[in-house]
Amino acid sequence: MIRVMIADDHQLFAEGLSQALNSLPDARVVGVVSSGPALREALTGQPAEVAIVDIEMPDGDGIESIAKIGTSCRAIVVSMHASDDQRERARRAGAKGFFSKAVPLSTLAAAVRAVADGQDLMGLTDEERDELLEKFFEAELDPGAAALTPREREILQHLAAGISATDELAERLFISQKTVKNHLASIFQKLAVSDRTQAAIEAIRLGIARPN
Amino acid sequence: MIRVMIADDHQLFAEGLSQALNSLPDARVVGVVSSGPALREALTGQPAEVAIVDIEMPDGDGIESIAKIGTSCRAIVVSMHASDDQRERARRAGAKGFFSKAVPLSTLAAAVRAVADGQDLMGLTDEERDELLEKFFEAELDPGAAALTPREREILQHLAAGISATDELAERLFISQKTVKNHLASIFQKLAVSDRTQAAIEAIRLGIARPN
DNA sequence: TGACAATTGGGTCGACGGACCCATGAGGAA
DNA sequence: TTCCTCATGGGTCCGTCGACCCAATTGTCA
Repeated sequence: MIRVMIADDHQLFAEGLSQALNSLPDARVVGVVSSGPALREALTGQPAEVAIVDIEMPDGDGIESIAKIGTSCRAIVVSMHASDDQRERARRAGAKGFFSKAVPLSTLAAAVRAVADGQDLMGLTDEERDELLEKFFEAELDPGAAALTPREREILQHLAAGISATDELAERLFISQKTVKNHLASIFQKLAVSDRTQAAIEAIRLGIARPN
Repeated sequence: MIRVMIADDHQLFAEGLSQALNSLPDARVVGVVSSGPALREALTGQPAEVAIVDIEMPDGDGIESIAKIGTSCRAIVVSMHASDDQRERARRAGAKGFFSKAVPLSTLAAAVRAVADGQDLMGLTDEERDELLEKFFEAELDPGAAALTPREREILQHLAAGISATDELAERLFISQKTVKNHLASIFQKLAVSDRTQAAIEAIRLGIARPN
């Protein structure tokens, strides 16, 4: 699990990004602050592997604080109006990544994973960076979840969508009720749960299925 | 359920906001687009009660498109650098709300509910607006969910946390297994579900409980 | 006071869920 | 070819779950 701290004075952005990152199965936002100094303070009380920092903040902008948080937490800088000048300043401050807020969430998620893995995205061209990020687009699932077969995932998705009865599951999947029970038994073992309720919750938590 | 369309060229912001609004029990983001023209086009194929529009977009900014989407969908304008000039332009275009991206999510959520309810937030002072929004801070829950008793909510929270067996629930709540089953039966009826798996999913969807 | 909701608990009963055993055919890997 | 996984399915069995009936206590509100 990658612990992420967000520093951005635009609360709407910060809270939205927090929700989005929390929906990833392998990341958890442990703090949201709205200034550089607050970021440093928050990191003393709550360790995090990655900090996502807005470069444009009042009250001492993000860049200064990045240089001060040291090596315990790696920083990814995001900017509304990304410029070469900003990128250079972020690089000198020790940031490991630099992104415009116009990038898709999946790119930032991949960057978070890459940076948490120890990669430095700053010295790369855009092409090199995107190539490197490709390896990080998929979340590393729990050992149990990773072992799920496609059919088992499918059943979990139906389960998390509210199709909980054996006969209904069998109907939608065009298989016998017995096969549904066999798949479920296998799922229970792999996810280390004991019934469909817990399996559905785990599926949602792991990002295999969405509640809606 | 309030259907919301988001128009913002900053994908990171749009996707984050989408996630955040979807986590509300009474709103559903039905589309995310990145330009004014795309917003108009999306609304023809997918109706929505509220559109959240960034005023600063390339390719014809948000204001122009607001005037053209008509009365079927009410617009709330959000801006990175909110100015009086922008506010005035938004008002003239027919927007029902205007917010800086620095406001907390709860404020925007309240604004979405207020605007969906037919309120116009543009002609108000900040004080009048905040007073009006207070009435909309809490989501209007489904009729069934609203009728849940505190004890029933408590059971749902345990259920969504993975405590699914009757004996375990009874143990944690210090009541007999029979009482647990009675409460569950009542919950099933109120939420219109037929077993604990569906109840747990509904609880998560309605925001009564969190999966973690 | 009287009515109602919430919480607690009882009993019964049929149906369903989950644990255990098993087999077969398809497909990929060594 | 042999081995393994995946998906399919069978059967049995016990425990649990959910539906139905019910009652006592407490507290609130008209």
